[in-house]
Amino acid sequence: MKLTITATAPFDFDLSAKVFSDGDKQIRKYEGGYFWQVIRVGDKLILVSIKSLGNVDEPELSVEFESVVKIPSRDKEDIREIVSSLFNLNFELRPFYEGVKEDEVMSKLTQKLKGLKSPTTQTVFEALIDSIIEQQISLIVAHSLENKVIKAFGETLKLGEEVYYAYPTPRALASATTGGLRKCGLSFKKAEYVKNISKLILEGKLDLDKFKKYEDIGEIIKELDEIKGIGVWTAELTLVRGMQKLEAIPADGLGLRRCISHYYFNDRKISAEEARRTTEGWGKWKGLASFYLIMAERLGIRI
DNA sequence: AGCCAGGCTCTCG
DNA sequence: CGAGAGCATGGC
Repeated sequence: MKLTITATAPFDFDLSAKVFSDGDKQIRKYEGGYFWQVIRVGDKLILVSIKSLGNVDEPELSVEFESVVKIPSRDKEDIREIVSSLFNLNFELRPFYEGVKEDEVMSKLTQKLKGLKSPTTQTVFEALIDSIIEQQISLIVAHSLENKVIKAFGETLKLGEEVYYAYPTPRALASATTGGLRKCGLSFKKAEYVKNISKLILEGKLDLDKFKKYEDIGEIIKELDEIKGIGVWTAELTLVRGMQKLEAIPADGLGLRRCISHYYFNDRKISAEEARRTTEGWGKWKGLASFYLIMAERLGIRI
């Protein structure tokens, strides 16, 4: 089955989906113009496969979806909603572009990366767990560990010969053994964090979704920071990736500082203070601006 | 081969 | 308090 979705312009699907080009085919991948992943709709697992029909200024997407069970047509609206939030389709980029106009470097990057929108995970839980796994280790290593966790604990969707994995639920990770998580390459401590946080959610002691409604991101960071295994960096990354709170920023992260040094300081080694001053210049667009910076580096954009 | 990579917590002085 | 150790794997 199939549906069509329009997005708020400007939106560059190819550019935005490129984040997933080195993904795992059984989990989430962008290849040959198609992006696909399993989403959860109610208690059903559905594979969605998305391609672009339009262009940057008149963006339109075609979404094909299938499952092992019949998908009632009333699920269509949910699918539309979920896909829309995965790519942040209704987000208005223009105020951001307007807001960073005075910053010469960022302004040039927004022109080169026009239509790039930051993706969001289907659940806040997924963003949080991935952020914990990514603590301290390189992204390449982290992604390999994340994929192992997903394949070990995620539900499968079998379509013909192909097998796809959905992100594990809090229940699945709460009942995982630390040994099982360690087999995925997590350190003993990270395995404990992941398991304990999943347990808190399962027991109703931690409600991640309520944070979406918070106006004050400082309050969210404070509450998350109190949980064992979550520091400010992890909380901020979770806000950006899982809740589209694009004013948050993993400011003191090493990766971002390296990008700032590259684009703003001619690769000179910079202090945390210099990095912070640059991010302050982005005002309320810190999270999105840092996403642009990181993507620019990854794509080898020169200005 | 060894060192480092987008941190966090715990321990010690 | 602040500094320092330990953690895990993959790439260079």
